Amino acid sequence: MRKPCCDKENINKGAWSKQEDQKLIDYIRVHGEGCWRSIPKAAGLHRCGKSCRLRWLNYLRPDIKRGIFAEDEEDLIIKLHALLGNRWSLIAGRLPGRTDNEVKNYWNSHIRRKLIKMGIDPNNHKPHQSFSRPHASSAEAASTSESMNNKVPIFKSPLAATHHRISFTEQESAIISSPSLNLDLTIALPSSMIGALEDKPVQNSESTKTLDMEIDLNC
DNA sequence: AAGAACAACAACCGCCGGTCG
DNA sequence: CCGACCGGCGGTTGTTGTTCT
Repeated sequence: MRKPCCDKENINKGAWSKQEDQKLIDYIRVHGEGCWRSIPKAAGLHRCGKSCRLRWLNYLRPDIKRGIFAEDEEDLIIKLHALLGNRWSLIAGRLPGRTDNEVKNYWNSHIRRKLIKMGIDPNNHKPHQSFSRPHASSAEAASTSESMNNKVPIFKSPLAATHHRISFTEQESAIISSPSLNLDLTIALPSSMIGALEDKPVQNSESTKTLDMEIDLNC
């Protein structure tokens, strides 16, 4: 049985006050982003460490860009979402100064609605009048971003986010190769590791008609 | 003017993977 | 090797502000 991440009894919840923000900012300015679990106590905050982390990363960090999304940012989010699915942190990584939470909220409150109005399914970026891939079953075509998500490996750790060969369907490749979209998604890796990885190529059994592409997620 | 409905955003929750003892 | 801890992520909920009736 896992211990709760913090003592719920002595924890403040809800919106952060100015004083709390200031305490957190002051502490991190002096000590840096250290162990989030210990920060609340050290900073004199009655908050969960996770809450501190979220507050800092999403709102207090000095390099955060607030305000409305530019048209090109919105465009990029749509294209990245078509490519990556709900990988908000990856998408946010391509938008300087934007956080995953902000991108996620913007998607859910603005873009999603907009696409629906345009008659596009926000989950798979296809027109609502479903059309199936020539080689895909109707059930597969009807599936949502889940099927798309399953094709793209998640790179949660630096080691995992190394050199991967990722396969895309022709349709996804068409999105990527669109002239208006330059994702520059190549993953760099020390040459010493490439050999090791190539011994264990990532298997893709999903589709027989896929194109291998190298993706670079370095910003 | 008041209440309802909707939209936008902030924050929480639970799960997962990586790391360390 | 295993279990606990920790950070990170995505889904979801709660709150506040705005628009509509």
